[in-house]
Amino acid sequence: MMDKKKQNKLEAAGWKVGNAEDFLELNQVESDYISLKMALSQHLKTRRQSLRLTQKDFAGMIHSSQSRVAKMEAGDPGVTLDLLVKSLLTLKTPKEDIEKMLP
Amino acid sequence: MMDKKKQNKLEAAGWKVGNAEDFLELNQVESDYISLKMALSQHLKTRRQSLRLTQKDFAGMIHSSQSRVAKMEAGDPGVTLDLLVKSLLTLKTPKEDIEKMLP
DNA sequence: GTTGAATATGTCGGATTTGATATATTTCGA
DNA sequence: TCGAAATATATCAAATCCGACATATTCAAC
Repeated sequence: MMDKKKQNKLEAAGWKVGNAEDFLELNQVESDYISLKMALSQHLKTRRQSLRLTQKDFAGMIHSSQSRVAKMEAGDPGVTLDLLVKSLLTLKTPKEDIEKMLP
Repeated sequence: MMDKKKQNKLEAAGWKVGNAEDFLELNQVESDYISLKMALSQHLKTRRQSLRLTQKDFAGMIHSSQSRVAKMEAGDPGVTLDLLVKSLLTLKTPKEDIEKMLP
C-alpha cells in the first residue's frame, strides 16, 4: 500500500506518484522499450540480408527456427530483447550500430 | 540437417560451421550476453542507491516485488534483459551510461 | 546486544516465450 | 506462367520467467 512516508520519499527523488503522471511515466518507458525492440528487429533484418543469409540459415546459427526469425524481424511483441540481442551479437553487429538504436 | 550447400553459404559469409569453432562462436555470444546483463544489473543497483530508493520502493515503481529487484541486482540468470532495460528506463538512466555497458 | 529496516534467498502457480511444425503467401528466375 | 525457394502466419507442448510470498540474513542506530 502507498502510505504518505513512502510517497514523500519517492517525490523527494523526483517521482510523481498516485496521479495521472504515473501513467505517463510508465507509458514513456513502455514506449521507449517498444521503440528499442522495433529498431533492433529492423536492424537484424537488414544485417541478415546484407550478409546474404536466409532466415533458415540464420535460424540454424542461433539454434532456433525460421518462423521465429520471421517473428523477430516482424517486430512481434512476443519476442524478447534477450533473443534479439543474442541474434545481433551472433551477427557481430558493431557496437556503434547498437548505440544508435538506444532511446 | 546441415547439407553442403548451406555450409558453403555460411562459410562464404565468414562463419565457421560443423566443428569446434562453432562452440567458440556461441560461447562468445553467450559470454557477451552475460557480461551485458551483469553490467546492467550492477548499474541498476548503484543508480537505485544514488536515488536513495529502497528495493521495495523501486519495486513499486515497476509494479514488481522486492525479491525480484534483489534478484535483478544480484545478476540472477533468471532475469531477462527486458526487465533490466525497463528498470533502467524507469530510472531515466542516461543513454551514455547504457552505451558504456555494451560489449 | 536488541531492534527494526533493508536486502537476500527459496519456492511456487500462473503467465509468457520458446523451438518446432504445418501451412499459406510472396518473391523471383527460367 | 510456372515452380521452387524464401518468407509470413498459426498453433502447440515444453521451457522459462514472472510477481508474490515466506523466511533468512545483513546492516545500522541505539
